[in-house]
Amino acid sequence: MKTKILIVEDEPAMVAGLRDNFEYEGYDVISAEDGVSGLDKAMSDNPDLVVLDVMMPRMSGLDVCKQLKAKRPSVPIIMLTARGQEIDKVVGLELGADDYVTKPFSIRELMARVKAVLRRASSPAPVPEVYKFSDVEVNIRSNEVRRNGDLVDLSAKEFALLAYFIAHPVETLSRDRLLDAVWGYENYPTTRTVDTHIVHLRQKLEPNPEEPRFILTVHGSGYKFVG
Amino acid sequence: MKTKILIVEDEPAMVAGLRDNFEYEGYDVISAEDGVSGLDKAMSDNPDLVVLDVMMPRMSGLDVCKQLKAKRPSVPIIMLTARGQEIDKVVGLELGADDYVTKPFSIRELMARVKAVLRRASSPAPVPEVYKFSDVEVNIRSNEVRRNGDLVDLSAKEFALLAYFIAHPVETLSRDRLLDAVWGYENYPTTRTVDTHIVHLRQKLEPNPEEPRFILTVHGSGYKFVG
DNA sequence: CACAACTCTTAACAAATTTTTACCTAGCCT
DNA sequence: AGGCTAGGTAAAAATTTGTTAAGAGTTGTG
Repeated sequence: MKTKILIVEDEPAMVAGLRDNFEYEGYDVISAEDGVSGLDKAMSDNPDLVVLDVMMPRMSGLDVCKQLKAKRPSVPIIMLTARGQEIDKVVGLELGADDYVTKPFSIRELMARVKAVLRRASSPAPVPEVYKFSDVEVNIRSNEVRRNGDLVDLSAKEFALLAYFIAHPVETLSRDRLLDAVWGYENYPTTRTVDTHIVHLRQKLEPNPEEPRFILTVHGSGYKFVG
Repeated sequence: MKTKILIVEDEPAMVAGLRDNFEYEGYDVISAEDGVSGLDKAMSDNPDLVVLDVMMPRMSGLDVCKQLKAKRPSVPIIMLTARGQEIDKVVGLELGADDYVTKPFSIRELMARVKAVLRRASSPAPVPEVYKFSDVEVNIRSNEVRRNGDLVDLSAKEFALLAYFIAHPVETLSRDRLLDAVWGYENYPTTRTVDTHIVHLRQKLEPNPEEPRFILTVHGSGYKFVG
């Protein structure tokens, strides 16, 4: 699932530049040209993060920020401000913006801040730190998997796949859904790729890979994890 | 017993804002308007945590932090700094602050950090003054690293990187996260820059740099320190 | 002010590892 | 039995990391 960024900015050239860069980094981008429609889109299109210019027609970015935070407190906001603008007071506490960048800024800096804010926003791990089944122990934080205490070497994709299974136990997960969740939309390999990774996981984690007890096949539908 | 927060900050509006938010979250709040009285109250009123502005009349927050840590090492401190202020990105290492937030900040971020620090403080996992692994001895305060007693010459970035690893053992740290923490946002180099520094650290600290035992790579994810 | 020493960053190429595809076999379902 | 679907393996393709070196920028010194 791609991360969706809303850019609220009245200068078309700036929007275009930002759009290019964000899309290049693999984000979905939507945009609005003034405060009012920006607020609308923020409410209706559920962006994962909003980049908000302070100076805009119709409604100032500051007001947009305030109103948006009141209605959708969990959506992170990064403000674009001109140098010397009264950032200090307004941006921080009262408005609830998560970060800001002063114009002119480097794309890299903005990108870094976006990534950091997103990381912070999503950091509280929904799954318990350490998950156990059978003789296997999965530590999400350290990317470690142990079997009888011995480290098992999983690749990044294998680990991500396993983590997704753990987060969605019992449910039957289609290959397409796994591709969406673990691989993302950008590079969409064959559904058979999923199978290969399943095989690897079984070989590394199942007591008897030929007769899986944890990662089960649901013929014609997909796979299912039972921990 | 409510958790007691001491806010040391000279700007009344900021104090008021913080007070509201902390009280709303169920904390007891006391405050001081300058460094000297802040230090006094920290000593006399036994707060569970101190939020400390760097820029203040009479005594800088940095000095307050240093003195307070010398006298009450166990009281957690979170610093409020302005952007660009010369704060060692690695969480006020020299001063012993537990975390810091750059102004302007979102109240959510500060609150998250307060909670995190309190959680850490209650569970015994302090980073000791001198950290040892293998034949290596790292002195956080004096920025010194010794190997078998011999001084190892680390550059500033190398040391900061190492310190961050030590502060986050076992956890897998992505290159982006390391860049945020050690480099900061303003000048954001390539992720490959991280790799180069890792190489240097390994060459200087690992018994056998080709087969790292302490700074491990997690292919596809980042690096991980196991001390 | 020039020079040397040093640090940080980037680039380039090689090496290692992972990911994907391809293909063949075995199993499931009607 | 026949047509799909999944398991298993290997090899190709792609990505990621290690390593080295060179250039830019800094600092310290004569």
